[in-house]
Amino acid sequence: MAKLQAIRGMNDILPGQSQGWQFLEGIFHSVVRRFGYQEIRFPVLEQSSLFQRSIGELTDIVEKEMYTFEDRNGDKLSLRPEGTAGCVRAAEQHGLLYNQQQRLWYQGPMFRHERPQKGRYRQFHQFGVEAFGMAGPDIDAEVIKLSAQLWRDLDLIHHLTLEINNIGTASDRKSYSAALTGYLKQHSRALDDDARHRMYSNPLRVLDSKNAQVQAILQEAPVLANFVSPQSREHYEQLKSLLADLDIAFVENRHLVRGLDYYNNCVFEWTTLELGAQGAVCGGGRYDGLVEQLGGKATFACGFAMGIERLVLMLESLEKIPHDALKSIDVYILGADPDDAAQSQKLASAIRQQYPRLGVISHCGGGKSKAQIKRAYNLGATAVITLLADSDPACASIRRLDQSGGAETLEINSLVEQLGRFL
RNA sequence: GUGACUGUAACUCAGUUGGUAGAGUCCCGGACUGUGACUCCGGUUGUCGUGGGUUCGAGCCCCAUCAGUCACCCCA
Repeated sequence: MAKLQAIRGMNDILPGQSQGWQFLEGIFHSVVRRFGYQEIRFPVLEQSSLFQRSIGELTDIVEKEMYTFEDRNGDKLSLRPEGTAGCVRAAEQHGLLYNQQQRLWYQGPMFRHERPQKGRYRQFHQFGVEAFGMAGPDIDAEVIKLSAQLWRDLDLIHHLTLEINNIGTASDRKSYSAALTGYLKQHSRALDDDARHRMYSNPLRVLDSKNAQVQAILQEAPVLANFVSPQSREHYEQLKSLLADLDIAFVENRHLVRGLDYYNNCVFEWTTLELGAQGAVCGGGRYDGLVEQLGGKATFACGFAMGIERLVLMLESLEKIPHDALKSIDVYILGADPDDAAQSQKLASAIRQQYPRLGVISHCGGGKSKAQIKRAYNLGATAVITLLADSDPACASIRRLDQSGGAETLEINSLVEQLGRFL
């Protein structure tokens, strides 16, 4: 039988890495809690049409990156490539959006069939936040502030830059697109194939071309900001002033566009220089048209999603995962004599009962005490306990694994009582 | 989807012009140390990613395939 291996671009997260994930998840949970957001969970699999209608038929995600297949009933299904569509579907289906405000968050795996690369995988994970029923710009600012709070708590704030832009309403973009296509047509001989193709299918995406020649031509191109309606512009100006009031630094990027069609007005992206080519760590914005587009009542909405793998990568390379998070246990009970097994397990139980936050391992299997102590040390234990055979009443010695202090022998009951002294 | 590079013990790697594999770490045992971390001695570990081909003979050459890395592209 051939060696079993994971599907390309789908990673196993092993002990040693999972601590970083848990640290990140813990902070995320704490932040959404402090902002009053509630968790929503929805399926990994949806009707393909949900994503086609929300993300957009002509986007790369839908055109060539979705995992799509027919199930046994012949229904066309897709693994979710992002969270917003499913979140809106679930919220709408259960009436959460009808004349209501909602602050929701989710977390989980997403799937995109791309060529794997650093910070880019076929199964990847996102945290996301979606706020419904609020016209903004105060809610826009809140959502951005929530993300900024995360960076602060993770100590990543100095490694991230907030970029914002106003992409106007769908109809603003429509008239702008027409103007842009008209301009690009005049210069089509100087464009690359990619841009020539896109100037018709999705002209806005030509804006973030990395081709220097294309960028040069864009210098003289019509500017989206000039096509944006006064209301959008007003909204955007208010958001900028709110961000300033909240001490959130940002840069305006006139070429920032989103790869998903449902966004409108204010969009933003947090980027880093730490991850090579995959600099975007978190992206989001408003999508006031999406709920209606999916068959609901027109509903204001905004949110963001962030890539967990990318954040974990940053935390690892910048060594931001606290030492405590890497410890897996606190106390290791050495097992010298097989006859002590029951007593060792009982002692472990007593400690776990009385100190619910401590991790305790009672040694199983043979091995020299020297090797056991080494194992305890490598697991991050603070103290080791040795049961003393033939003592009456039952006694054990305990000592810290760092160099402070020697072993101390105590009766077992008082050892449990006084354990705190040694940790 | 395109390109470049890579794939040898659990880990990091070496392997010279093709002649059926080595080092360090880890692990195990022992010495020393007032029970891990330093030092010394000894020991285990591999279908050399997979499948074909060339050859008397391939880890080293050729083809295919799978996977990884980085970049393009795209995005989180």
